[in-house]
Amino acid sequence: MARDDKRELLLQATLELVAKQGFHGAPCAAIAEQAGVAAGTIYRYFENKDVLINELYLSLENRIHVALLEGYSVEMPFRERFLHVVRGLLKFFITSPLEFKYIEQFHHSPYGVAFRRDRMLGQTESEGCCTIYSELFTQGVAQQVIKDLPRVVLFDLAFGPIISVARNHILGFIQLDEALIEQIAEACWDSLKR
Amino acid sequence: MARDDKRELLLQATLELVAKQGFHGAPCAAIAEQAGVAAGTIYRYFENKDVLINELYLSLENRIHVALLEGYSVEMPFRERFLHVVRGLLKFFITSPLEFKYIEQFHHSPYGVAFRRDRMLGQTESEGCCTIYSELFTQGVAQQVIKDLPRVVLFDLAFGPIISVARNHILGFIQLDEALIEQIAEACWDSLKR
DNA sequence: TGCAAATGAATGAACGGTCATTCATTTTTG
DNA sequence: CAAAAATGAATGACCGTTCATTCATTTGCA
Repeated sequence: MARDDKRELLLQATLELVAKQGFHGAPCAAIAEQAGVAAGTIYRYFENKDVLINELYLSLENRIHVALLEGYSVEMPFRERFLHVVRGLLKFFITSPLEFKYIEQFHHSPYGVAFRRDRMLGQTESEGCCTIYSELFTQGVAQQVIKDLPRVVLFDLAFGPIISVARNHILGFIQLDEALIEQIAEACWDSLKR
Repeated sequence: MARDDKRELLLQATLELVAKQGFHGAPCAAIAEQAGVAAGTIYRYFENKDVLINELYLSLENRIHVALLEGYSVEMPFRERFLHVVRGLLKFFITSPLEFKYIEQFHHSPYGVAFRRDRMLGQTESEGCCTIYSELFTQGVAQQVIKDLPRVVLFDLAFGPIISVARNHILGFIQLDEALIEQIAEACWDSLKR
């Protein structure tokens, strides 16, 4: 088996266990078993468990970024770009429930706290991935098409409902389809537009 | 020291430790120390740690419920009742950062998962505490003043941003004041209203 | 080509540390 | 002084990580 395969197997095993059972349900022994590998083997591919957890998170962030960029152009009218991002996020989440759950677990764990602290310290300005959103909202405020609220609040108004709706879909409390996604995206827009 | 005092001390210690450091940072030994008590004493007041954690959560849910009921009346116009609840929640959260953080930690931990599962099984209809919201949204849809979306989606649109904004206030990324709270409540209303 | 030596990936038992919980003992209370 | 409350050392379960050992594969040599 090629080196990268086993590495990928370990990442996938971690994704599944953490998504389905949380970090408490994903000890190294279980991750190794799920990957069909011995516990010690983890340490041939990752310096330690923290590194494994964090690398998986980073790769998921990147996959989202790539997905959102598809069909996105700074030439599009503002409202369209906003709706594109909202729809894109929702669709990514509901078609990738394990990834969504992993990200949520990560954010609310000590890993997420440490990660945010480190990113805070290490950010020398635009961090590549968050640029889309920042740029979008800054333009919207400047063009007076959305409410003049602090950037962070605009973020919360737009993405708070998205996360919440995605979670409830994944937990089976609602069934999102194209039509409902469109209505939700429009509702998010309503809360932002002037 | 009266019996209830020591019990209260343990609940308060748990609140503080979990809020500030998460469940990982709140082992029984630390909770006992913070409460000025020996580890074994915990088990004179709570059957085990799970019970302590869950009872604390229930008491916080109840405090929120009581706070929201203050100044609330089913006689008020629909929009006013909605804004009352949104403002009330936001104000409760930002004046009770420890309580907010505890609730978030709880929701995203194995405790929260088990709790929701148990509540699902045990609910014989309206569970007292959630009645306000359910009733509110059902009426709003019936009176055609808010969008005709699934109840759960309305919940998400209204409360997703609230949680998100409260978190960012407590983490110090924004400073909420009366004016900003009002603007946010209005924005939530915009996303719901027809 | 055929054989021996070297390599390094994989293993999993073992280790040190942390945790929730127990219980024999001590302290407080009425 | 008897009963209740509080103590904290001891216990066993579980965790992440290490490392001596195994063994399939590759390399070096005649």
